[in-house]
Amino acid sequence: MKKNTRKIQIRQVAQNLFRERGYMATSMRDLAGAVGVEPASLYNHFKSKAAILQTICFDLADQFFEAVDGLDKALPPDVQLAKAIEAHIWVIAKNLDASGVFLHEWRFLDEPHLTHFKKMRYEYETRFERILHEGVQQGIFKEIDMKFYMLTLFSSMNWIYDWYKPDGKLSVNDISQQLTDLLLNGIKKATV
Amino acid sequence: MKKNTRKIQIRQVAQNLFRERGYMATSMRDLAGAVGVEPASLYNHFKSKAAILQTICFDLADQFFEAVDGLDKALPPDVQLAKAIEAHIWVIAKNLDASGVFLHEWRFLDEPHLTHFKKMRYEYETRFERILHEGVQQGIFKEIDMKFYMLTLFSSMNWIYDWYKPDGKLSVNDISQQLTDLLLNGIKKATV
DNA sequence: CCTACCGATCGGTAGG
DNA sequence: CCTACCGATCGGTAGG
Repeated sequence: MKKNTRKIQIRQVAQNLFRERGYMATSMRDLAGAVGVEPASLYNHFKSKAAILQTICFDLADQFFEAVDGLDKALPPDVQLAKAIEAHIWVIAKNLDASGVFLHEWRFLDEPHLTHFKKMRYEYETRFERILHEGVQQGIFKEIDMKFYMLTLFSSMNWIYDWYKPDGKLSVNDISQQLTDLLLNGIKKATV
Repeated sequence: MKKNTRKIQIRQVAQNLFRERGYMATSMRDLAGAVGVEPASLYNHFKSKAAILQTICFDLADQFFEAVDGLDKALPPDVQLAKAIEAHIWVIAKNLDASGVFLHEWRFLDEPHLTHFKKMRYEYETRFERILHEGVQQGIFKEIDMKFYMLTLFSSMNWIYDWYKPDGKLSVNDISQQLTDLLLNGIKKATV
C-alpha cells in the first residue's frame, strides 16, 4: 500500500515537472530530488522515464473519453455541444498539470505509443465533429468549414489549462458558458 | 557573404528541428548533421545553442510588432481588430517553423532573455486589448470578460501554425476572414 | 571549417 | 530504497 502511495506521488511530481520544464528537460535525477528519493529508486515504480509519460498521457485520455461518452446523444446539437465543451473543460480544470503534459509533451512518446495516442486523439475529436455535422444537417448551425471550426474549437478549449487558476474569479462553469456562448453565437444561425 | 548564407541556413534548419522535436531534444550534433557540417563549425556562426533560440524568438517578435504597428488606429474598432488578426496570421503563415518555436520553445530562453521575452509578449497583447477596450467604450462590442476573450483570441490565432499548409485549400485570407467572422459575431452587439 | 577532446550529465542497471 | 557504477551523449573549446 505504501508502495502505491509513492507511485502516485512520483506521478504527480512528474506531471508537474514535465509540464513546467518539459519532458526532455526533466531528468530522472530532477524527479528523484523533488520526490525525495535516490534516482535509482524511481525504477522500482516505473520501468523507465518513457513509462511515466505514457501513464500520464493515456490515463488522461481515458478521462476525456469517459467525460464525453456519458452525454445524451438525443439532445439538440447546440445543447450537446455545450455539454461536451463543459465536460472537456472540467477534465482539464481537474488535471491542470496532466493536461499540460497531454497537450505539449505527447510528441515525446515512443512507438508504438505515439501512433496509438494520435489515433485516440483523432477518435476523440470525431465525437465533437459528429455533433457539429448533426447541427449543420438539422439547419441549426451555419454551413461552416468543418476543419477550421474544429481546430478553433479545440485550440480555445485546450488553451485553458495554461491560465485557469482554481482560485481565480472565473469558475469552470463561467468559462465553459462564456466559451460556449462565444463559439455558438458565432456559428448559430440568427433566428430571424 | 558565404558565411552569412551558411548562418541563415543554420538558422532555418534549427527552426525546423526545434519546432519538430523541440529545443531540448535537438542536439547541436543533430543540427550539424542536418546542415552538413561538423558540430564544432556551428560555433563560428552562433556562440551557443541558446543564442540560436534567442535569434529565432526575438526576430519573430519584431515581425509581429511591425505587422501590427503599421495599422491605422483611427479606424472603427471592429475593422481594426479584423486587420490586426489578419496581420498576425500573416506573420505566422510566413514563418511556420519559427512560429512553432516562438510559441512553444520560448520557455527555454535563459535569463535575462526570458524576462525580456515575456515583457515583449505582454506589450504585444496589450495592442489587441486596447482595440477591444475601445470597441466596448464605443458600444460596438459586448461588455465581455476581457481576459477571457484575449486568451481565446490568441489561442485561436496562434494555433494556426500547427495546421496551416501553404498548399492547402484554405488561404491566409480565408482563415483570417473566417476567424474574424467567428470571433466578431460572437462579440458584436446585434444591431436590433 | 575540421580534428580532437573536455568535464558534466544523461537514462538505466547490478546487487544488496 | 540505497550505493555504486555503466556506456552514451551532451554543449562547448583549443588549436590549426
